[in-house]
This record gives sequence, C-alpha cells and structure tokens, in this order.
Amino acid sequence: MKLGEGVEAAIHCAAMLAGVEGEATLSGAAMAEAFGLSPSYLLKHLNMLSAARILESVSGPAGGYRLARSAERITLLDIVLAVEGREPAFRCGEIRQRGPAKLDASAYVKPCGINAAMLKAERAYRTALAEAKLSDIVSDFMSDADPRSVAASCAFVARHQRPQKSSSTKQA
Amino acid sequence: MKLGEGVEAAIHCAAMLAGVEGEATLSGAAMAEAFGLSPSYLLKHLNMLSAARILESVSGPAGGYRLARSAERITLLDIVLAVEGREPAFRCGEIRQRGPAKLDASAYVKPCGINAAMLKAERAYRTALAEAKLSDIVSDFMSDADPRSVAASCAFVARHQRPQKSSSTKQA
DNA sequence: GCTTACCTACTCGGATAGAGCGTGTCCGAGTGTAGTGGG
DNA sequence: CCCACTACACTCGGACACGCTCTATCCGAGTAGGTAAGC
Repeated sequence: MKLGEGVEAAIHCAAMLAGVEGEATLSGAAMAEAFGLSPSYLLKHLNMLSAARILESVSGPAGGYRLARSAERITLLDIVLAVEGREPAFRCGEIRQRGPAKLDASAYVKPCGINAAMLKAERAYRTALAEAKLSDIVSDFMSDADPRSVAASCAFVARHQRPQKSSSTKQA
Repeated sequence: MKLGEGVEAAIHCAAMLAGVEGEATLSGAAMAEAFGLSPSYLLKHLNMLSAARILESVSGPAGGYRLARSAERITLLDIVLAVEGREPAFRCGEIRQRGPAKLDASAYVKPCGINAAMLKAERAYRTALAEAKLSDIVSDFMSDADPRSVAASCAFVARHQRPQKSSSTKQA
C-alpha cells in the first residue's frame, strides 16, 4: 500500500497546467524547476499523462505540455490511474483453491468474499478520487492558500508559458 | 498503488483461524499447506499479525496461532495495516515549496490541498475496510459459498487444530 | 506403581540471499525559429 | 527588398544503470510432551 512519489509530481504539474491560458504550453523543464525535481524523470510521468490523453504535448522550440481537456473534466482518479496503472491494488490470487485438497472447479464459481470486500473498499477509494476535479483543486488553492503563494504561482506560469503573450511585459 | 500478496494470505489465515474453537491453535505449517504457500514465508506475515496483537502465538509442540480477540472485533483494516504498515499510501513531499523561488515558511502553514484530497480518499478506503469485520467475512462464506468448499474448510480446521478435541474421531 | 529427570521433536522468531519494480539518468528523433545568401 | 535554404537550438520520447522493497529461504531459541530410570 504505497503510491509512487511520481503521483504527487503529476498532480502538481496538472494543477499548474490548469493555470495556463488557451493554447499556451509549459515545458517540462520549467515545471521540474518549479518543484525542484529532476527534469528527465518528470518527463517520464508527464509522458504517461500524455499517453492517457490527459495532457497534450507539442514538440520543438516553444513546445511543452497543456491540458488535453478542461480542468472540469479531469479528476484525480484519472491522474492516479494514468501514473500508477489501472489494475486494482488488491489482486486475488485465488489461494483458497491452491491447496493440495482442492475441490472441483465448480465449487469456486462464487467469487471470493475476501476479494469482494477488498474491491468494495477500493471502489470507495476511487469514487472519492473521481469526485475530486482538478478545477476544484485549483479553485480551492486560489481561495484558501496564502495570497503570496498564489501570486508566486501565477507569476511563474505567466513567465514561463509559451508562446509568451505579446502584450505582457517581459520580465528578466 | 499495489498491495503485497502477503495481505491476501494474512486475511485468509485470519478467516481460517476464526473457525478454531476456544483455546485451540493452528500451526503456520498447516495453513501454508492449506493455501499452497511457502511455510517459512507465511510465518513472516503471521508474525506481523502477532506483533500487531491480532493473533496470539504459542510455541512448542501443539503450538500455533489463534485469534487474540473475537472475530467480531477484528476488521480487515486491522489486518491490512498490520501487514502493509500504518503510514498512508500518499505521502506529501511538499514539493510545492521545494522550488528555487520558495517563499517564507509562513506562506505554507495552510495544508496542501492536493494532500488533503488524497488523504480524504484514503480515509474513505480505510473506513470501508474498517466496516468489514472478520466475522462478517466468515459468516458470508458459510452462507454464500459452495457447501463443498465450506465443508472442506471446516474439516481441515477440525483435523489440524490442536490440541485435538479428544472426543472427535481421529482421521488419517 | 508413582515420581522425576532427561531427551526428543515440534513450534515460532529473526537473520540472511535473490528478484522485481520504482527511481534516476542519459542520449537520440523531431520541429519551429533565426540567420544568411541569392534573386 | 523579398524569398528560400540551411543550420541551430530547444523540445519531447524512449533506452539504459542503480537502489530499494518485496519475496523467498534457512537456521537458531524455546517449550511441551513423551520416555525411561529410580524410588
């Protein structure tokens, strides 16, 4: 019962990408710098999000990542499943029928009750994750977090998103 | 997001131990045989359950394991936490404040919204697991499973539990 | 025949190797941009 | 002065080592029971 630490990075990046405007992108290197992570390794997780159709990637100069759809339609479950894989955490190995005195296969048509209970709990987990939309994460951050932190994040996005808005003032 | 397969073995063993009567015990070797597992490795997990005060172990001949309290008071959550560890699956590394432009610590007193959402989902998971009592697992198995499977399990327990009830007929 | 001491066999418990997966890093393919030469 | 070509710099994408956790195993410590000898 342990999630890879790439999940945290993926969610933070997705939340940051929710702040870019329109067709603009944010490069993986910029996000890695923002969170103090290894750029090469972050790319690995961002690539998984691209493969899951959560992010879009554009190559070349002024390239980077953007959300593939609105933050309203992206849930934490989407991100977690993309990074950690879709199979359930508890996999029933059917050890009940692996003993030396196993019965006929017809005695095991009913599903294992233990498996059912574990899967039910995991369904509750996924349901809670599916109810957490990325847009909620962002709006909660905007309203609840420290104003300095919000301002810093918005400034970072505005400075690194590309193509730069021509109207905005260029900062060093 | 992956649970070790020891969890499955631990739950099955606990369910089987719920079938022994009174002070009787079941040896780890017997349970390993019942499920086709390596005895030495199963001991490792059973030992964790003992350390968590879920099982009691008695040494020596006619020794083995028994439940430390009634199956009514043991939940799947107890077993999962004992085997997999008590720390949550999602550990917030606070990467939001690890970038090069981190603000004063006072800007991060509010908890991370992403961490809160993930922990909320995990609370739902644990709640569902805490509602699944071991006694429910056993009674559901007794009523729903194939009668042959139930009979085989009961026979196995009766044959291997020790000290043997003197009144029961000895089987080869 | 009863008691007692010893010995054996069986159990759990912790310490010890091996495999699989997540972590971290590197280099190559692709693309848009900027500069330069020619018309 | 305008256009086309070339070279470059920057991006993502996949292939390659390393470390750690989970898996699997072995051997030692401890204990209860059975056995045999002594009273």
